[in-house]
Amino acid sequence: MDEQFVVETWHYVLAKHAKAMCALERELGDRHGLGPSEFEVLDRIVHHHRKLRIQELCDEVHLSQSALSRVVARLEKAALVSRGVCDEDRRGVFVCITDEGRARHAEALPTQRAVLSEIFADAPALTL
Amino acid sequence: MDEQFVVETWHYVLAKHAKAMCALERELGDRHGLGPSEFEVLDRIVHHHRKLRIQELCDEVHLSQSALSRVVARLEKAALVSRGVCDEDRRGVFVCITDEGRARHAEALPTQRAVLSEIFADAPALTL
DNA sequence: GAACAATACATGCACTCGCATCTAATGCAA
DNA sequence: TTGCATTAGATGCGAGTGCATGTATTGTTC
Repeated sequence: MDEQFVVETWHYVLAKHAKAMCALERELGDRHGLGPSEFEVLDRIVHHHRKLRIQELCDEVHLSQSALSRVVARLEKAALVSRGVCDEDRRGVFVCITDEGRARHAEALPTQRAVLSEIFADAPALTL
Repeated sequence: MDEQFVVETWHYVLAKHAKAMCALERELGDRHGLGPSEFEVLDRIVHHHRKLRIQELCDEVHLSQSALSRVVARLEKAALVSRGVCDEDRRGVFVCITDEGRARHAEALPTQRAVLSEIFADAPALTL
């Protein structure tokens, strides 16, 4: 494995991540009152079209379980999602997006896309 | 610009960043008592072979000025760098790496490389 | 069924971060 | 020189994060 290449890739990831996170924090925050984590969680829920267990969300967003728990708490306080106990396993918690949450997400999505398009405009064609 | 591609790239960056950061925090922390930011700053200084102004470092690491100021403070407390006033501009501060800092960096470098190689082993060939 | 490990989520805590602000030094204009 | 805007870096503060732990529920083993 070419070490030089690995380090370059890492620097690329670091730079894009920092730039995008910073811009998302600013744009999503100022225009829609959402942090990147809040948006990410809403986005994941919207794309599933169903109730999700907190644990399922944990696999998809890059947050610790505790951080996710607090993001959901903030979203609930803002009335963008609601939490409900899971009947099959009463330890579990379902997270449902509310109409207001769906609306907020729909409103924020173009902002996120705009920011990302801007930042990854010159992105090299990753062969994923 | 293909929106799908942009979003995929973003997800790729998010995933690699989270994985690498997490692993670096663990490995560098446990084995060498360094956080990712501390290592990054040492690494930048080593690669310049000279005194650096804090401001110059600020351009190279992805940290706010205040965060960098504190990282340097921590490194100084650990005796890995030393701060000295800049004679041409007495507002400025030079950061010098100490012998101990250089040694610690040399010791941590293989760990960092190993972590990155592991994580970017399957990295697509970015055409940077 | 009782005791105990395991799991799902919440929470206390320490830490790092960015923003706003502060202090000190510099530059520039009147 | 004096006065004021600017710049370098430090610091108070609030917010978000991960780790360790707490609480409640479930599964398992005897």
